[in-house]
Amino acid sequence: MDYNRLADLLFPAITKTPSDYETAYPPRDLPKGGRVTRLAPSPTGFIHLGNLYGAFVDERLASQSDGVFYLRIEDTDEKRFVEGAVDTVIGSLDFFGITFDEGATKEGDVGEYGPYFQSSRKELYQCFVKKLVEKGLAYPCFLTEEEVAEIRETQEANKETPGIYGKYAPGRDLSLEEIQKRIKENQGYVIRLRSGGNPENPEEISVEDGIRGLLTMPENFQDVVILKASGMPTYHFAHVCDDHLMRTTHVVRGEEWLSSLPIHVELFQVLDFPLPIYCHTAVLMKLDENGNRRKLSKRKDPELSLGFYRERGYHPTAVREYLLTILNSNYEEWRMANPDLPGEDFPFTMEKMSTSGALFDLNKLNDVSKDTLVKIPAPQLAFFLMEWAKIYRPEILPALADCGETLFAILDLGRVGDKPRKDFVCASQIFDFIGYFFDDYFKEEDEPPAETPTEDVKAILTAYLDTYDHGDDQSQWFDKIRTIAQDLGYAAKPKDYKKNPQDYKGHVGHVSTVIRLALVGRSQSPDIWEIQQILGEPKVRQRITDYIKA
RNA sequence: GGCCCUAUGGUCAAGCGGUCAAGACACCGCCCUUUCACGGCGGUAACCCGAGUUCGAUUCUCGGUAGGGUCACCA
Repeated sequence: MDYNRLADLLFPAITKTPSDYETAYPPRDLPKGGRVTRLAPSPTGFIHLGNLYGAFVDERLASQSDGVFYLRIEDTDEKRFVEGAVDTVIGSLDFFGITFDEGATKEGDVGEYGPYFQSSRKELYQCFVKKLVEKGLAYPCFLTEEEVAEIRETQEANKETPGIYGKYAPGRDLSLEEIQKRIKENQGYVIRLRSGGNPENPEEISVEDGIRGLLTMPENFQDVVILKASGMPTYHFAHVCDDHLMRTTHVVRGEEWLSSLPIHVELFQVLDFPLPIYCHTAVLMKLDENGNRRKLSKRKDPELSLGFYRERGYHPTAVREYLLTILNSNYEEWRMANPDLPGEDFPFTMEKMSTSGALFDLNKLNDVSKDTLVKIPAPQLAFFLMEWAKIYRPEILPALADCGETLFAILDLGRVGDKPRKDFVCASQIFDFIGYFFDDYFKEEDEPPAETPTEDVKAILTAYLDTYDHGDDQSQWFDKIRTIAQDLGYAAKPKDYKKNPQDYKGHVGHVSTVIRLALVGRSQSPDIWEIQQILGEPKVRQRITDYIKA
């Protein structure tokens, strides 16, 4: 077989050679140790928490080493294209603080190693396929879908490994004439790799994974498709060409790719490209109804979608912090030692990455989020809240805007000092939490305590209203409440009540709970006196009066 | 089913031949306290099973078991 003639027959239009591309995309000029990573999503535009997780690793690796992190769009499957996807991808990543140094953007390609859309690289892939054909390492295969299915059935019946390989690869033995004839008849075909692997007794190959250490698996022996009938490459082939020519040093991807690693290893080999360092991350898991772990699925698990966090109003920094804690086991320790340093200062290492799938833990995210939000100054938090409301709760925007700067005071209630409250988790919850400051959202949620019957409730509030002086300082104010409590038969100090419960109806805590209820509608809140200062005297009197009536 | 990955408390996890097996979240109790929150103190709770190597295995090897992934002209 004259492979050169076959190559020309198959790719008459390809005139460039691999070395042309090698010259066009020379090794990058980077500081020593500079890492080149990439995110390579398909253009469905759907970016989920798992993608974000991986993108963090990419971004950290590149940015910590003064390397390059770029975005490549894997759009070799025409069916997967979604309009505006690139925008969406960049936008959602940007929201969480992930930016690219290079690659696809809404305005087009930025960088010297493009194009960054695989659909624009067709000729390049074909050039390398042609090279393989010339070397007898790839061949056209005319098998129809049905024929492939038949082969598979036979193999399954014989309990053999399914696939096109060895004796099950009729395309391997086609003569040039036969191929010419079929092409003339317009028979569709794909190009397959002529694998050098031994189907009978595959050799072991070993790859050093950046996260998992030494990986051992059987070599590939499948004649995988490298060029589809459309002339587009498959993922496997595009990955190998692109990551080589774009000079990627670290390929970070989910562990679901582990099983196709042997294919990629062989492809790198036959193409004569050096192998990048593969870093296979663990998949994010979730507990299902039966208590089993399972991969988070985008259909069933809303928390996988990045939109979930944005809708609820989780702060991007909080999500970053959470991701960092599950990404590197020593992050929490570092964070405790360095509470005020930006997360970027943390020395991220692949070695500290977990190899087993972490269960997504909303509890933990909430906790991390509380710690994160408590460090954000009120003006910034207010801005964040407004920005969130603009998109997800526009109806509350006027109320928020009316506050002006008192919103800062509201947000800082009990949040200042060395033992700040950590009430805030996410924007939606913040608004619920502070809702009582807004008449339209003030609602009575809790009932008075059992210690205070209705007539006492009225008595307490009437007395409160009578003695109320907005100018009282905190201790004057509370002394008055003590007096009211005592007058009505409640203990002035909870301890007295605990010692002799039979002597009292309850204690001052129960009395102040009634006041709290009238003011904020809930039995739990930050300091009432401070709340009153923000509410202002008219509103305080109004709410107490209303409660007495009701 | 083949191949591969994984296996320490409910969850995330330190550990890398000898530890009373860290820590964080959650949970429970106590303290602080006018409620809650914050904070402090304390508590419940774990090395999947079986061989082997070894004076000694959570740690190394093998075999099970369990969970996960993957077996496309999708990525």
